[in-house]
Amino acid sequence: MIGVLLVRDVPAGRRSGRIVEVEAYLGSDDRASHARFGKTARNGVMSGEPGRAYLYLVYGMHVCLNIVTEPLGRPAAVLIRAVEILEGVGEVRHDRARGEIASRRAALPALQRDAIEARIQDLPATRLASGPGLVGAAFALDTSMTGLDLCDPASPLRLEHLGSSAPRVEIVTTPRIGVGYAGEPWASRPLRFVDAGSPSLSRPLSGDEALQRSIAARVSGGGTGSD
DNA sequence: TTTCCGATCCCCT
DNA sequence: GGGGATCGGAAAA
Repeated sequence: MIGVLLVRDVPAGRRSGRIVEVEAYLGSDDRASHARFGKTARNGVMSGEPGRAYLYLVYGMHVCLNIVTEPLGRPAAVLIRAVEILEGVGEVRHDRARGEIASRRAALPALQRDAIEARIQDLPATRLASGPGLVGAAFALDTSMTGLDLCDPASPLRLEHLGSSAPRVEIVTTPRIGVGYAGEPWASRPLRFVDAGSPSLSRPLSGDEALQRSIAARVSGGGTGSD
């Protein structure tokens, strides 16, 4: 899925971005996966048809987008952790600022609203969806979109191929983020996949991970190997 | 630059 | 009743 386009149609227009960071959640044995509880009301879609969307609320405030990946009966999904926005940057900024203002308990003074809008305006476009919760905010996602067929070209939320304009990607793996509670080996397995050259990752690669990138580049025969 | 913390709600045991 | 597939601002170093 790295390098694939995530597309959302809203009344105001189309917004899209390149997927640059994902994590795999393998199945009911995976102690970090929602599937570890067995089939429940929330995670039921995970064991349904592949290609469907699974969205859930984390920490009471952020919406995370997953793509169901395995055949019927095998509960597995891939979490979309970061996206490089390509189309609809202005709309994304608008939604992110609006969402942040709305999330405050009390009505904010105009001065503070202006400060939030200014901060979002100053954010580099590459940082608009650089985390799983930010992807949810940038694409105006909510949990009711669970079940949408992301492979259907008519779906308001879907995947598309970038075609010949797609930049070359160097994929590097790392442990998943924020799953320490799962214990070993699940906390350390290399199930996070990133486009190592992307400026939109939720966190930068460590030194060892960057080394992995240069090895991958050399093996694939591209580049000079010096960067 | 790194660590800590609060916000907030629903899911699961 | 406990805690989480997060985020951004404040405090500490």
